[in-house]
Order: sequence, then C-alpha cells, then structure tokens
Amino acid sequence: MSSVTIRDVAREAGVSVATVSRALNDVERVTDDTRARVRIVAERLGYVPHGGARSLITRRTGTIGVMLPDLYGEFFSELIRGIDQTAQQLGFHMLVASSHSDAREIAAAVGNMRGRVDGFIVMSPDGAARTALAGLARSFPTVIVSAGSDIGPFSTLSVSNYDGAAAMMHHLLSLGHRRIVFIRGPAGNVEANERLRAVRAVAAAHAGCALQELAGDFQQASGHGTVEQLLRDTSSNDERPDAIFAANDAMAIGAISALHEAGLRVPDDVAVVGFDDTPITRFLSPPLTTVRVPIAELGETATRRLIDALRGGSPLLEHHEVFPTSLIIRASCGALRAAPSGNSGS
Amino acid sequence: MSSVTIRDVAREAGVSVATVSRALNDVERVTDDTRARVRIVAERLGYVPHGGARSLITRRTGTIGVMLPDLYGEFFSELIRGIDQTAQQLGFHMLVASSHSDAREIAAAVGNMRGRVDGFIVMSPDGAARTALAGLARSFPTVIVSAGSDIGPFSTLSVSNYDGAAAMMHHLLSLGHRRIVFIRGPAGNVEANERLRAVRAVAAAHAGCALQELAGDFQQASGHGTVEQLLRDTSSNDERPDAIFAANDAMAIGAISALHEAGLRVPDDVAVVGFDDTPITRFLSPPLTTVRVPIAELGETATRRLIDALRGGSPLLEHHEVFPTSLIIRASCGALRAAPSGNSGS
DNA sequence: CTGAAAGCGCTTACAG
DNA sequence: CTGAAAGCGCTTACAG
Repeated sequence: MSSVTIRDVAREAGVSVATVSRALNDVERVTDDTRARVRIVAERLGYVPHGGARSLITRRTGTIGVMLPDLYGEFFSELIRGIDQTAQQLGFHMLVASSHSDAREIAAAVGNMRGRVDGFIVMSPDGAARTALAGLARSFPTVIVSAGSDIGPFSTLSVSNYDGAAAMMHHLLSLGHRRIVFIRGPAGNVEANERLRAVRAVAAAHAGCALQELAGDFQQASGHGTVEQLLRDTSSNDERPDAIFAANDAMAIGAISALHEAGLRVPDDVAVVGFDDTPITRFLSPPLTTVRVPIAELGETATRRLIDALRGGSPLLEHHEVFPTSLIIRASCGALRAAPSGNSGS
Repeated sequence: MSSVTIRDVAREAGVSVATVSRALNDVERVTDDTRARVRIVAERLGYVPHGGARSLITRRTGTIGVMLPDLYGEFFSELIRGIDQTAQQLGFHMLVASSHSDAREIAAAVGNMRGRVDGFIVMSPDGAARTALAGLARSFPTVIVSAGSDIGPFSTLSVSNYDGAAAMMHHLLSLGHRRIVFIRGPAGNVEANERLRAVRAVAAAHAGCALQELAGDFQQASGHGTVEQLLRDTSSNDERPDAIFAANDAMAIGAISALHEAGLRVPDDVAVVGFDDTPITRFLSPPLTTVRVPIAELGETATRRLIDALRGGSPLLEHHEVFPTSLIIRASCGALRAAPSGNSGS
C-alpha cells in the first residue's frame, strides 16, 4: 500500500537506512539534529513503516487476535468495546473474527491468524471446543474467556455463573414465585450449563418450587418463540408460570415481547428476569431484573493481562480469575410492585 | 510466534523451500506426489506461513481495516457482523478500530493500520472529518460508509436518511400527531443532520404542525435524559407532545423508558418512533415503529466492493450507492391502536 | 553518533 | 517439475 520505503527517506534525508530506523523508533543515540531532519523528511514523504517487514525481524506484530463465538447482539458488542479501548490505549491492534464455537472453525481461524498476531483472546463457551482451546493456549499466549477454569493450566477469565443464577432463583422464590420456567442457553455452552445447574439445584432444594425448562439459543427470537409456544400449550391460567428466568437478557427480552403480545402483563401476570445486564436492559419496559456481568471489564482485563505478558516477555502463567456477578433488581421481577407505577428501580 | 519455518518443512520433506511454497499455495505445477508429501510434513510440523514475510513480497496482507466512530451498541455490532461475515467468506481478515470521529484520531488510526491492511472501510459521519476521509480515500483503497456522497469522487455507501425521516414525519402527521418533538443526533453528524433537515422541511410544509427539537447524542441515556427534562418542563398535559421522533432507535428506547417512568403510556399518551430498525426494536414493549436501515447489508456490500477491487487489482472507481430506507410500522406510533391489544405489527 | 551488512521468512522469475 | 538465488522492507549487532 504505502509505496515510500525507508530507503526513500534515507536518500532524501542524506543518511543511511539504519539511521532512519533509529531516528524514527527513537530508541538509540542519534543527534537531535539528525533525528529532527529524518522526522521531517519522513513526514513530508508520508512514510509509514511496513508492518510485515518490521514484524519479520522483531518477531512482534503489535496485534492481538480476538476470537468470539459470534458477533451478534449487545453482549459481544460490549466485550469488543472493552477490548478495543484497552488495546488501543496500550498501542495494540485488534484482529477480530467469529468462530461459531465449532472446534474445527476455531482451529481454522486461529491458523489464519497465526503469524499476524502476538497472542489471542478467545471466548469459546462451547464445551466441544475445549481440546482446540487447550491446544491453542499451550502453543501461544492466550487468555481464555468464559470457558470455565477447569480447562487447564492457562490464563482464564470467567464469571460466577452458578452463584449469579442461584442468587436470582433465591430472589424469585423470596418474591413468592413458585412455578418457574427456565429458558436454557445453547446445549453445550458451559456458561449456560452452569446457570442451569444452579437453577436446578435451588429448585430441587426448595419444596414447592416447580421448575420447567425450555430450550433456547441465547437469541431474542428463541426467547420469543419458546414463550409463544409455552402460552399456546398453557390452556388455563392456572398452568401459567409465575416467573420466567431466561439464561440471558436477549431471550428475556424476547420472552417479554411474547407475553405482551399475548396480552399478559410483566411482572403482574408473569415475572421475567434475565442474565448479563447488557446496557439496554435498564431502559426496557419494564426495566429488566437481571444478573450483572461486568462485560466490558472482562474485555479490558483480558486485554491488559495478555498485553502485559507480551510486553514483559513473560509467559502467561496459570491464572484463573472469576468475576463476581451481582443481582440487579429492577421492575420486571415484581419486587417493585408496591412502588409507585413506572418506577424503574435502577 | 510460530517457530517452524518454510525451511524446516523443506528440510524435513527433502525438497527446496521453493517447492514447499508452490506445494502449499498450489498455484504452480508440482507433482501430486510431492505436493502430498509436503502437505503431510507441513501438517505434522504445524507449519503456518509468516504473514508478514508473505505480505512483504506479495504486497498484500489479506486484511481489511475497519474504522468506526464507536463500538457501542447494536448498530455497530450489526455493521461489524455484516463485514466479518463477508470478509471471512472471502478469505480476508478484519482489523477493527474505533476513532470517535475526530479528524486527528482518524488520521492516527489510519497511520497505524497502514502497511497492515490492503484497504479500508471507514464510517465517519462526522462532518469535521471530511478532509481526513478524502485524503485517505485518495491514497488507499477505501470504501466510505455514511459520510454523504458529496464527499468526493470516491466509493461511498449511504442510506436515504432524508427520505426515511420525511416518510416518518408524514406517517406521524397522517396519524393526527401535530405537536412533535424531534430528538436530534450529535451535532456535526451528517446522517443526523439529514434526518433533521427532512423533519424540519416536512414540519414547515405542514400547517398546524408544531415542531420542537431536543439535543441528543445517539445514546440511550441521552434519549432518556432529554425526555425526562422535557416532562419536568411540561407542567400541564396540554403542553405534552403527541409524538416523539428520536433520530435513532437507541434514543427512542431511552425516551420510552423515561415516559414509562413518568407513568405515561406509549403510544396512548405519547407516540414514540425511532430510526435504524436495530434487531431489538421488534421485541420492545411496545414494538418500535422505526425507519429500517439495512445495517448488516451495508457492511456486506462495503466489504464485497472493497475486496472485489483488491482482488481484481482494479481501482475503486467513484461509485455512490444510496440504500433505500423503509418505514416499519409497529405499535409505538399509535397506528395499531385499533388493532387487538398486544398485536406486534411486525 | 553513524554506516555497511546480515538476516528475518517468504515468493517468484530464471534456469535447467 | 524442481532448485538456486534474488529481493521484498525493515532492525540490529558489529565496526568505526
């Protein structure tokens, strides 16, 4: 792309290419005078070093590879935002790709990125990809997000899915909800499964709690569709659930939409809660009660950890960090029912 | 990163590095036998070509640079998704950065990307960045998204903001709304300004239409805050607007949230409409009437156009394409008021 | 402080 | 069909 090379700058400035390199990277002793002259010439010529040539010799690309299962929706948007912000601040570039969690696809995507990036941030909550992930983390500087800390002796980041979902269940039960529907996440998704495990455990431990599970895939449409189906199957009001707990916010939004379409009120007829606390949830009608996940912070921490290791030349030591989740109580669960109408609770 | 080089493969396979290169890129005549042998060895050694070395000689990186004003929210998420999908499909990588629309920042970000990418997709609706954008497009293969087609003889993509906003205004007026509040986008944003221009023109042409404008910045919180303020300033019900038209969906969501908090119903007390048709809008309560922008398609088209030019070695000719917008009528505007309760209209 | 030279890993005419 | 060699643009010991 850039057709002017270091050689052009050298000729124009009347120095050697070595001097140009030194002056521009201001890493060695060069006369202030020389440095200034070289800089001016480089600027005038619009010189930009060829990244490939540089990385060939320095063995560093200044780029991190980000591999996500998907790019759809607010969750990934927030994550990417956190990564981009931090990477840019630390002078790194970000190569992004989505892999759809499939083990083969991950391997292929990683292969394509190798040689272009210094390290990886990989989010792959699909259990089936564990082997591929472990292989990657063994060979390259990699921070693994949300794959569970039992994946191996790597650098991992995750959130306390179990505790968050359990807390939400206790909250629903404390409000008097007993017939609870849980909309599951994608089969094989370790995060979704942790949430499911907690929901089942709390429900089983609570006499009188009737748990029903519905299939879901984390998309809004699946929350909508599965609840629509549920309402069709529910002939009488007596069978209707007290509360719907969706494994993520997107499905909760779809669920609320389906309930409203059926003429039911949230939370008066059915309570609905989600998981993630994506930015939009506080602005929903009703504002969504959910479990807060520090999404952007997750991205920021992963990025910082990776780049620190890259810079320091130190390997990424085994390091498992589990971010705490917290219950965000807004109106959709019914907790604020006694409050003045329209109170957002956030 | 990858420590095994073409030389290792050559030695191990008992051939020259040239043969390895040919076998792997299967671009020249090599015995099937040799090719197979080289492939097996490369696989076994886990060989991956060094992207930098390759791009040094081929003058191509197989990567496109994507520069967005921001990474926040559903709009950009959708755009990135469209780009990623297409780029991946065409065998290209995607280097993403956000620039916050500031002219200097854009220049810096582009500088950092030069030498790492073959071309750019830039979205920069800030009028102040026009010069920087034009400079970029003159020097490198660039597809400009949403900066207006009058920016110069480049390859541009935009949406019919004016027509979309005008159609929405006519729709609101046809429903009998007269006191209309328009929440503007960021000052200097050419898309927001086109929408504003249309709103003003239609309002001025329609006797009896009272237009009030509020400041906004495209974020949910600003839609929420500005409407909250409006309601505080509006002492009597008579002063209350019939309809609020937000310059994008995010602010419409914030506006609805503020109205609900104040105990007002949408659309019964105040109609609210947006612009963009982000995926979530159909699931809102009430479902949002908005102007559809083919976001992912915009990303896909930009990517395809850029890569086609890159592949064909043909320059990016001047080519202005304006994507049509369309009115999506759901419940939030009041058009479906007569319909059965809960009908989504989508 | 500065320059000449080697070399990073690859591809591609040029011979054979 | 295959190999030896040049060269892409850069950085970095090594001399001076």
